[in-house]
Amino acid sequence: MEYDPVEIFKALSNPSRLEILKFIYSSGMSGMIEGKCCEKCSCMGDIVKKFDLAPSTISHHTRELVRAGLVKVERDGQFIRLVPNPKALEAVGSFASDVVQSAKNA
Amino acid sequence: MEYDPVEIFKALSNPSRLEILKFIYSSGMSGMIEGKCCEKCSCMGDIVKKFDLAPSTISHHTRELVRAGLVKVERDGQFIRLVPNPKALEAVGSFASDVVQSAKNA
DNA sequence: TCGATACTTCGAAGATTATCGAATTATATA
DNA sequence: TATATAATTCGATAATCTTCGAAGTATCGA
Repeated sequence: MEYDPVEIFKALSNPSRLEILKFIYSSGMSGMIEGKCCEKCSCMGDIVKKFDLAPSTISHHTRELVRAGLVKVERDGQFIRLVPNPKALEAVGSFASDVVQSAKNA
Repeated sequence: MEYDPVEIFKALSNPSRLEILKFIYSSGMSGMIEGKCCEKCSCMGDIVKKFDLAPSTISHHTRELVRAGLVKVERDGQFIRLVPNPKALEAVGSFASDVVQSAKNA
């Protein structure tokens, strides 16, 4: 899969969305802590609890993160778990260093 | 100077602005090629020529890039030269790898 | 099967952004 | 000094984004 820098940057350009992303990543690569969902993991409900935003707003923001490839979704019964996808952030790093290199090589 | 990730991502989140940034970087660390301005460098006029956008629009976009710290400005007579500031892009790389690490350490 | 919980979709309101052209400011040169 | 060139500021308009609440869909457990 290829990652579109503009889409990734767009997803990261909103403060709430960036905090949501950090929260999802801080729960670890499985998106879970202690095997529980909606108590201590990065399911929708956890994010709603953590941030002062309506569920529909959280849903919208997470969709943007998914669209950009920054996180993946896994259904776990009633719950939707958000899982980090580090490849997209690694692509950001590569993009940044490529641009810097283009300046140094010129 | 500290770089605000949100401001940087905002600046990078518009396709025109991202292309302008790449153009500025591709002109090298001095923002110049062959010592000429407004022929083969990254002065305002060069950017206006390169992209199909009004001068006022280019001016707006470059201001955003400057505000985010991604480029610096140098006056050269009549010309305003845009010069890469790699530190901001390096900050982007660090940010990305910190977030990834937070997932791997959790 | 029914009710509760988790999440999404839809439609709308308000804020922000992208873009332009016109007017303005800064600098260079005749 | 007057004119030309380079760039910015301003005001307007159209598009996009953020957010919400209400209504809808999916899944679980009784």
